[in-house]
Amino acid sequence: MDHKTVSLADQVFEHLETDILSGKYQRGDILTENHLCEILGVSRTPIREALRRLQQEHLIVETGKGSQVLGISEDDLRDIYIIREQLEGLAAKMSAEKASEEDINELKSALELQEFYLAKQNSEQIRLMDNRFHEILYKISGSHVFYNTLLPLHKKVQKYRKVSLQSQSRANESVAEHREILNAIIKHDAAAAEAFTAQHVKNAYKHIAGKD
Amino acid sequence: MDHKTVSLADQVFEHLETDILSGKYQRGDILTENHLCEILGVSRTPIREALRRLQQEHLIVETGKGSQVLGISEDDLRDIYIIREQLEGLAAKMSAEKASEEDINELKSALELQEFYLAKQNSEQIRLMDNRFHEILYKISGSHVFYNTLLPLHKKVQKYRKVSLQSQSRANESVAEHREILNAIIKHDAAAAEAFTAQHVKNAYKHIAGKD
DNA sequence: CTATGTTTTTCTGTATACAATTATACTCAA
DNA sequence: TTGAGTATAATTGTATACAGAAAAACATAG
Repeated sequence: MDHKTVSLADQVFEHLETDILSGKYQRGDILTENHLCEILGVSRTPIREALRRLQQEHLIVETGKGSQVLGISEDDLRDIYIIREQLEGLAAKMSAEKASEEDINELKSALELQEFYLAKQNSEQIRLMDNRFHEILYKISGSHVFYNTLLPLHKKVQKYRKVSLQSQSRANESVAEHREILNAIIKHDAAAAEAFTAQHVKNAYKHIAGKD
Repeated sequence: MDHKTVSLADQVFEHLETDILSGKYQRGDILTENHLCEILGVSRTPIREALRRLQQEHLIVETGKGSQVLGISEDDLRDIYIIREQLEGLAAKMSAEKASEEDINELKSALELQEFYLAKQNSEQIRLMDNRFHEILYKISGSHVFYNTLLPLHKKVQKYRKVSLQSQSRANESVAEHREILNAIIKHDAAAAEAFTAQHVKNAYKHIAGKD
């Protein structure tokens, strides 16, 4: 389908972003350009461009002698969930009002895959399909601003969600909550979509923070 | 004080960011690297690094044949204010809880300058001091996440605020609202700071959107 | 005049060279 | 051994060269 060649700079960005957000590179680690050149096998130009993007995402800071990894602290995690509690319900409300037949099918497909991998107990795939569900939700809202605000925040909690979704019971609940959200959107019930989504974000944080 | 030399890439980024957010470059405009090299008098390397950062801020998109300026539409404006209405009050609440003597002095200084320029009817300087007030507020909250979320959103409404603050009456109200917020923070009255700030953002949008 | 095929130009993506700065290692005297 | 001073390494910032792709300009046949 999508045979558009991706530039090395884009590949490097995604690679490093994933490694930082997964926790492979940890807070305080120093990434030097030459080191990245060696392990990734490309010249400094695409490396530097990727670093400028990571910098703008606040995943690294320039120290003048290497890029220092910031990563996501538990304080960051708490604040991200505070913000998502405020915004994600609104995005779902907007999505419920606007969702087309096709949008709903996309959500349905993501949810069915979650249920499939839930049955297989494949928590890694559950997480990826869970990501897709949220991303589609942001997209359907029709707002670039909501999309561009929520997507990076959601990406940044991956390391913690990974652990949380290894709990069979939480994975179960999470998928069930998605089902409720989807049903509300199918009915174009904006208020229900908002309420279910806000509650879903709250529940996710409760489990991640170990407070339930 | 701050004689730290700023790289060309940083200068180019700030230059282009300002030009896009001020409306000098408009939605749809195409920026080619060579053209930017000529008008800014630097090589492609720092230009490209600046473009990667603008891309990450969603101010431009790569078309494969030049960078297309996105700018901020009126729909974006509405969504930005919806989000700020949700978040900015929370940031103020956090700031009221945490503000040190020095923090408060910083806010006070920014506010006094607003009042000074208000008397001089210098709307451009009022706007800049207004920006500073909000930025300090985000900073005092102590949350990188709130800071990094709110600051870019606030930057993106400059073009519209510029017009709004040319209204003497709105400039007056705005500065008065800041005064209320500051007083609440001085008293460490978190609930009042939250309420005044949320109302301030609402009022700002009402005026910008011409709905009052 | 128009359509088509070809050449030329433009533009990006990447690698590399070089300068400037800063950290590191090393040498030698006390 | 320690300390100062110096040479050396490492690292970033910037400019530039070159390849490849895409668009634009052009020319030619009908």
